[in-house]
Amino acid sequence: MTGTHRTDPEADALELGAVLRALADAHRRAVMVELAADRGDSERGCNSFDLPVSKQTQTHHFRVLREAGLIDEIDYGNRKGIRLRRADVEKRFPGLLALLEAESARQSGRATGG
Amino acid sequence: MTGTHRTDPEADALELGAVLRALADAHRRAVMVELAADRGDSERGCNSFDLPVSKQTQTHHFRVLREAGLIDEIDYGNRKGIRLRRADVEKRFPGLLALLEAESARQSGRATGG
DNA sequence: CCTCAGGTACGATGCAAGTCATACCTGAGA
DNA sequence: TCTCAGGTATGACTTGCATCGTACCTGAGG
Repeated sequence: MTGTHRTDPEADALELGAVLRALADAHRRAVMVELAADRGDSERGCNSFDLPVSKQTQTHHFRVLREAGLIDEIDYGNRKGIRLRRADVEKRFPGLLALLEAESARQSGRATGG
Repeated sequence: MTGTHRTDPEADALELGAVLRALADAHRRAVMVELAADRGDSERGCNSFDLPVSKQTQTHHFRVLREAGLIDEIDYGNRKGIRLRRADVEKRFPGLLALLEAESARQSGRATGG
């Protein structure tokens, strides 16, 4: 079973406004920071992010990220997979993922470096 | 008269969340796109952006941009000046202004290229 | 069939934020 | 002094959005 890949806007059709609105929320940004930091772009489970919100709210957040064009959602019927659209995002907004990746490093640095 | 430069957060203290929230609004983003596109970083007047909102709302938006650390506000008492904090923003979020500049080019392209 | 876990759809709620009206301040110029 | 234009402070209104409760769907396993 490969699952049904669900991708909303084409690579060129990504809108900066929608992307920035999506990234304005701390929970969604946390998801994107994790995804950007994983250079392997492995598929992630929805509950692998430990978001401190209900599953309905998680559905909402992942939907916003997908509609902004930042992630793919792979539907297995029972389960769901999340994958970063690294190539498309990098093509349309070069440097954006680097900013998120830098934020990941900064968070790690704070945790250990005081 | 040099005016009173008002700068809120230090360069290293800029928060990604505040910046993205500031850029999430279309009006504020329009201002930042214009500022990023002007490589001369000339000082701008507040009403040089033709924002379709009242002056009170403009005061609000410029305040948000300043508190996010994206611009300086120069107070002449009577008048006010706006200037992009290009060096600080570029240091803390390298590539961010390039994204906004690209958006400016894209808008121009749409206007002429159909 | 059933149960169970993960996910979605719809509706309601509460808070944050954009917007404007009123009133007031500031400096330039008559 | 007065007038005028630009800007700010406060309060009220309205919209947007994050959140959750209820109900329902889906596939796995008993």
